[in-house]
Amino acid sequence: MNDRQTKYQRIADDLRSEIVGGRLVAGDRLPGENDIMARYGVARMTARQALAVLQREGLTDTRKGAGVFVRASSSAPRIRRRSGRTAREVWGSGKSIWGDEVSPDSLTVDEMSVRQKRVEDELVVVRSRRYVVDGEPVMLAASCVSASIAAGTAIEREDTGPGGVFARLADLGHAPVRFQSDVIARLATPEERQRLDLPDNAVVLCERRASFDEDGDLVEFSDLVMNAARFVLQYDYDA
Amino acid sequence: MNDRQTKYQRIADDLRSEIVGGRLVAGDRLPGENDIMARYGVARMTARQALAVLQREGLTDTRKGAGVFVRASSSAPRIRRRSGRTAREVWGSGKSIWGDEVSPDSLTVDEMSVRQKRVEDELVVVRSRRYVVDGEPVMLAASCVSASIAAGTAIEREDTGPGGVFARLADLGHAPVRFQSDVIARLATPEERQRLDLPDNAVVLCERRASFDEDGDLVEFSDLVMNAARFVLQYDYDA
DNA sequence: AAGTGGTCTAGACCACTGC
DNA sequence: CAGTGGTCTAGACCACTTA
Repeated sequence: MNDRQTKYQRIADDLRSEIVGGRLVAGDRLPGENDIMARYGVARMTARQALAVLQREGLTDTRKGAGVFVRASSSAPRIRRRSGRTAREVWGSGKSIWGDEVSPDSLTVDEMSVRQKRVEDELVVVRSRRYVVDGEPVMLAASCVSASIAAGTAIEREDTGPGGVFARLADLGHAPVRFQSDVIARLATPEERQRLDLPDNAVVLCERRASFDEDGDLVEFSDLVMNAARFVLQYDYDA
Repeated sequence: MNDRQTKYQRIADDLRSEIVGGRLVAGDRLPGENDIMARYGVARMTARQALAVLQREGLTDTRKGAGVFVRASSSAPRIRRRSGRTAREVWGSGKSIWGDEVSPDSLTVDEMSVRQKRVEDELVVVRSRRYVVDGEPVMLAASCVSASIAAGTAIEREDTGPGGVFARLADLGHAPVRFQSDVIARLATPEERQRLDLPDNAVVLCERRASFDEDGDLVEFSDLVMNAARFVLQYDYDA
């Protein structure tokens, strides 16, 4: 009985197999601390340790006073976000830059704000958005365009029309033709976890993209924070 | 005394400020469970909870039977890995594709193996490497070239000469000119944590890069796993 | 051999949730 | 209101590391 494995690991394994085996599905309630104490004949702290294992693995959600529940399974397909050669056809044709496995229609803007802000002595229009897929928030985006370009144009409106900001920049003679993306990844901050509804150990992909027009001038600048579990970033580029 | 904060949070805050304040530096020993129990007059489990907070934040390393130690500060600068327009100058001139803030010399290969492997009815040469910076492992890489191209060339040798595999492919008339990179991020697996010496909640950046020559044929394929704390990926591309 | 962290017990009080 | 998870205590035994 008292083999290599610890008690809490064995209990955690039991519960995990209930989840991955599909006997418990998203939203279902798991046995709580008291249940585990009774079923396995262990002390409270041991039951808590078992539940902590699943919590760290991102499998469960615990709500104080309510119980422990199975988290929404993140087996959803990743959203392929294309940059480079393949991308222009998309926004050039009036479609959104997003979407592939996930259709453009299902990736929508949930919250949106447009404001002006002074950044290093330059006035910029900042468009902040939250994107959702099937009601699940997946990305926070902030897009900045110099007010000297954007002032009084559709870029300052919440709805920028077909093709989005890039198409409007093209209309204004500032079509983006060259890009530089910097990508890092890290654990989500508490604020990001809250806004993207992420578990404790969630990972985010952060992309900082600068867009340049034909003259080599910076015309747009984006800051993206994505739920790493839901994205694959694809870049096409030349030597 | 017994305000909003919990005891373990207050203790964790104390210890954290010792670390971020620089009074404890990488490798130093923290007060252990027994020390904390005595100093703060708390029970063992409370001391453990405080230490667990720092552990989750990646600030400490606990070694069973030895103690709790400050982790090597990850304030080391990120390695900027460039892809796209800026990259060709680098490998074209005989330098490595890597390096920026970190000089190319300090990013070196630590472990290396070359072997042939059959992948979907095609024989490929697989070059597996581990890269280190200042003795710290930062990346695992596997590079594949079809044996029909690489057989009998320097690509099968451990030392491929100046410019590396890309320069040798160019010598053979298969200079890579177009690339497609897929990037995801996730928590490191236990094996990756071991090979890259990473803490529990460590994040890795995974890049899958396909390289095509002038004729549009796939000539090389790379699988990279990077310590996300040490890298920023930079892509230059056109619309 | 002494000290360390890892596991475990059997209690307790609290704040919060749901009915 | 009863039940839940969050915090906390005061013990215990173990495996492991270090000297």
